[in-house]
Amino acid sequence: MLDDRKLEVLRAIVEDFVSTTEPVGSKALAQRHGLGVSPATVRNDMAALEDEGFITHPHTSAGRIPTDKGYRLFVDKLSSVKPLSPAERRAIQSFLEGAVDLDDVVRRSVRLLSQLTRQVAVVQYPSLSRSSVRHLEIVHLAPNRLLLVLITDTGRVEQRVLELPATLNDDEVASLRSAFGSRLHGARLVDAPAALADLPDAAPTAIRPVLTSVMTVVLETLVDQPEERIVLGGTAHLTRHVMDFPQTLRPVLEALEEQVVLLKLLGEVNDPSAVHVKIGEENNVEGLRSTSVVTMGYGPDGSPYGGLGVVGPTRMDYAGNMGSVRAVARYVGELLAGA
Amino acid sequence: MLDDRKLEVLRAIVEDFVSTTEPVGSKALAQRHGLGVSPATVRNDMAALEDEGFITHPHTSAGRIPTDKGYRLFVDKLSSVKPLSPAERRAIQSFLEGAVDLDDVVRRSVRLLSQLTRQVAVVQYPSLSRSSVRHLEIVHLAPNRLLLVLITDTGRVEQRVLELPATLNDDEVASLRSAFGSRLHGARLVDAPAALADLPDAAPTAIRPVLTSVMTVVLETLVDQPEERIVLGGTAHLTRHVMDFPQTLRPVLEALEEQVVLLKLLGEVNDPSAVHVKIGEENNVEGLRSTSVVTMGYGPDGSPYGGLGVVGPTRMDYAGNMGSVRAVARYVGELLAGA
DNA sequence: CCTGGCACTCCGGTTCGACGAGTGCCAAGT
DNA sequence: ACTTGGCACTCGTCGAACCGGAGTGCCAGG
Repeated sequence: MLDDRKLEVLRAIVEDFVSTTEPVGSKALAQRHGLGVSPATVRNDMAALEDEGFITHPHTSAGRIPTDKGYRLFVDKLSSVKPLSPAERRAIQSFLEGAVDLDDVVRRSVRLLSQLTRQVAVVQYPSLSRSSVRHLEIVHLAPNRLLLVLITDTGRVEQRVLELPATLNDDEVASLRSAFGSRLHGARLVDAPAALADLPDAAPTAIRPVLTSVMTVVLETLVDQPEERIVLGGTAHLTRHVMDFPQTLRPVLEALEEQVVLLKLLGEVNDPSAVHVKIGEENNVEGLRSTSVVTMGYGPDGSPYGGLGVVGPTRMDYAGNMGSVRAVARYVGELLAGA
Repeated sequence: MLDDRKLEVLRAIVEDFVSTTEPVGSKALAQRHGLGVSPATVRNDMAALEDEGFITHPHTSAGRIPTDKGYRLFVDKLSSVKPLSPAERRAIQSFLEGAVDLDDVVRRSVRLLSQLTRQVAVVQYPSLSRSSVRHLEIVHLAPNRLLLVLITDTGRVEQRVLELPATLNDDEVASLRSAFGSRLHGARLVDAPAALADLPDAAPTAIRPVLTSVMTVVLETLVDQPEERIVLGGTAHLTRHVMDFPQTLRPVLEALEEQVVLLKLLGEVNDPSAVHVKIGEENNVEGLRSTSVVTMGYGPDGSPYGGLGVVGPTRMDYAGNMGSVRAVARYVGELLAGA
């Protein structure tokens, strides 16, 4: 079906279309890329590619443009992730190393990604559920009020205020603190339920009821409904494509404002071992059907901290964007592992 | 110069143009609004208004559109803030009261404002410098590492990790905690330097050096460079005006991504006693010269917690947007005061 | 000071035709 | 069997010409 030359033609079409935004015709294609065949031959190949659904016609007498399926083949078979130049790597590294805390790391990553790729960038904070406890502090705000402060190994700090069913004195809070602290220190949050399982039995009967209630709240807020946070940047880049699809800009912006949508985007595939690409209709997120999403997890293989990536038109520089996403994800992963 | 009828004509022009987006001519105007005069008379008035710079011509044979100066006059003299309907007030109230914590209040406010006005909404977190201390906790993370947790009266929680020049034991940290706690509890952050002034002298000489260093850091991070946070929402609404000014959309989005710009916007006038409007060129923020900004402070008169508002095209429904901004600002202010 | 009349301007939409890029197909060549 | 040049055909784009209409400015008369 698809011999080497046809694939070569597809690659040429994708590359030309991505860089010029204009449907590419047989003639221009045959001479610009040294295919060594005549336009007529190229046309035949194009007809075949179109039969297979890899390219299409805007209208009868215009050039060809790739379909989602065409882009898919392109990223899978015809292109390789483009490594960044040493200069770019250095720039990334020095820019990220200037960060003073986790918030800063995330902010800088977003900015970096959006500038590097000239697309909208998305960065997820290290997921709570996959982090482990560096420190858990219980502060006695008022007789019946506790403040819980959790610091994770990735530097994320979360706090919750708990209203208690009964009042406690400072000693009781101190014993709560040490009970929780000793059991959770160093533990991964997903393991928290197990780590705390023996707690009610081990505690003095006096504070047992309040302890279990605190425990319930702790587990609920930190494990069952961990708050995911996502930061977005570079939305201004979308305006570059406003000419292409004025009617789709709005739904895209709307989708990008929904935390849930973004989470879904990054959550589906945040495997740090490879960069993932969702093309056009492959996105099962309403509103992003006309875009492509390049994502990657960051952090240790097997248990990533979180995900990051970029969102742009299906007509994007896949090789370059994949390279940028991969590079940033790796640096962020290393940075947080070392923190 | 400007008799009542001319002002009436200006009002009619603004109202028509805002609702139709199209330059408004003398004929349509004379009959649609019951002015009781002929189109020719209206034309004379228009010529006068144009001489004064309140309206202008896109080109010779089109209707008139208001200038920034025209909108300014309209806002100042010709319109009054439109109060919300009882139903809207109830909706706002119940929506905001569902919030569980400060983050939630802010998120809901943004969403509310952008839906109410169909514009981009901006909400500033309660400014640290104007808040007072509900609780300050010092946690001993490691021998030479402290975690500072500040909870303000508005429910904002901020934390910083401090690296110490020397190591401390738990007792010393406890004395730090009580020294800071007793002096700062209930104090406004701006008064913190005064409240802490006597601290070095009162402390035991042993920990005096480390105490002053902690104090310096505390004051620096909480008072000198308080971190302001701002949340943005409803950017999708900008796309409605993409037809009007495709070339200005990009700078607007870029400006809105800059925290500094937004702060400037909200910081300039966040007086909770009245709603403020900046029209077009009045904005000394590059990139927002083609927009209007409606803002108001929230919180007690004289010492507002922060500011909020909306950003939209100069051609906006000023009366309605001012009403919405005012209503939301008041509810948020009350809500946080009661918290 | 208002009003109707009138000439003038100029935008916006439409029509028309030429142009050109691009295609599909076919017959001939290798 | 594949490639190639040729050729007719399609169709969108661009520019010119054109027209209608909305709107203006001005003036002379009430």
